[in-house]
Amino acid sequence: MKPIELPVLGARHERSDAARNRQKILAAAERLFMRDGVSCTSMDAIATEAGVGKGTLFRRFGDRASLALALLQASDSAFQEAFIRGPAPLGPGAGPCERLIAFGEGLLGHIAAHGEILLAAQTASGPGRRFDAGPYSAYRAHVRMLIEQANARLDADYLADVLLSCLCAELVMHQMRAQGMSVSRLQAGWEQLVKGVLAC
Amino acid sequence: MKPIELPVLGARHERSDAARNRQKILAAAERLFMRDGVSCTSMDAIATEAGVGKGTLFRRFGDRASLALALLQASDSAFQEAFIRGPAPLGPGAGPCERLIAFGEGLLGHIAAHGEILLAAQTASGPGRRFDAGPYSAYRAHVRMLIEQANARLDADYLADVLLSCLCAELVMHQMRAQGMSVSRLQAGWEQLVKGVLAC
DNA sequence: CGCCTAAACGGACCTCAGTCCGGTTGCCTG
DNA sequence: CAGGCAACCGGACTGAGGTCCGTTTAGGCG
Repeated sequence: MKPIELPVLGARHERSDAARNRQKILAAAERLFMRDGVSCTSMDAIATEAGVGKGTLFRRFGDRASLALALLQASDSAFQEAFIRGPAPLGPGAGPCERLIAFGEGLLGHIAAHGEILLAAQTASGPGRRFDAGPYSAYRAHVRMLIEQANARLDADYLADVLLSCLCAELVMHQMRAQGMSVSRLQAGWEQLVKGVLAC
Repeated sequence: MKPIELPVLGARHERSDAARNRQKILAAAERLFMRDGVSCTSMDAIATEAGVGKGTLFRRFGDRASLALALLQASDSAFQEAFIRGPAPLGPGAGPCERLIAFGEGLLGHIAAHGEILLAAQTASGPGRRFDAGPYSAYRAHVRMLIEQANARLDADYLADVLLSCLCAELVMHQMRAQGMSVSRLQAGWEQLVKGVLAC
């Protein structure tokens, strides 16, 4: 994969043709993901559909996972905004235990809504890539903080990764598809899990 | 991937050339994994090292993940034997909570010992493959049983997957390598986690 | 011992993610 | 408007996982 240097906002201007192509690519990807399913859509197909060369596609997005992530950027930013500055119980104002439960319920809903694309985003190329890229570190910091607030004697660093691993797309999709668990059941399970772990 | 029809024991005889080649392949894979690292070893290289055609390799093992799994079969069977019929606290004789703690500690040790290969084994090709193949279902059944024994009011089906997701190779490798957590810290965290969830 | 067939063999081939690099173009400066 | 250059474009190329299918062989049987 390339050294990557995504559209840092400070970087002068994004050239107009580049911006146009980025939009074309995102639109094409969304269209094909809808039409054929995420896992059946190749990067070649997206490039062709967008009327763009393959090199251009990879220049703008680095790899398949990052493209998927870019498609979810809007809804993901909204979610982050909600749990950082939004109303309780997700945002500040509620107790940490309550917030953590709401966080998981929100994330489960997010996965239920955008499962296929999230799967592509989290199915990293190299092992461990999924922990470096995307919104993972923001989620992790948030969960870590809530754990610490709830019970300072816990190993928050450990538990943050552990609790998030119960909310990863691959697992949740498997629980929903293969095991037939409903979103509400997963949410109820998450609530019990959090209460047990935080002892609240 | 092929329809797959692995060495069912009932299948008459395994032809001698097939058995010989299987051994050659396993030996070659182990050698190259040791020498160059798992992630830097291609299937082509293994076939060449084994003095065997690529088709033969894939005929015997289906895919990369299954080959990795086959390499770990011995130590994995030993582990399964230990938690099913071995001495307490891993095997029967101890209480479910204690056994579950011991199970996680054992699995964490297993991962620490064979991390790279387990990573290849669990990094499925298709999404969710890791839940279908390998020892996952045996682990799952065991964990599910212990949860149920410990506290019948819990959603054992949900929690089995959830607890196992904290012991998957990708996560644990990340915690050890990127976050610098020691095995004993992970084991201590696991113990706290289990106690919290099972309320024991 | 020779035949026959199911099973195994092996390498050419396919697809697809990701890279490279020679040619092109937007945009800033004078 | 002209020139220069950094950024961008695109498609040929690489490497790896996985498949196909014509050829070979083990080993049971007469």
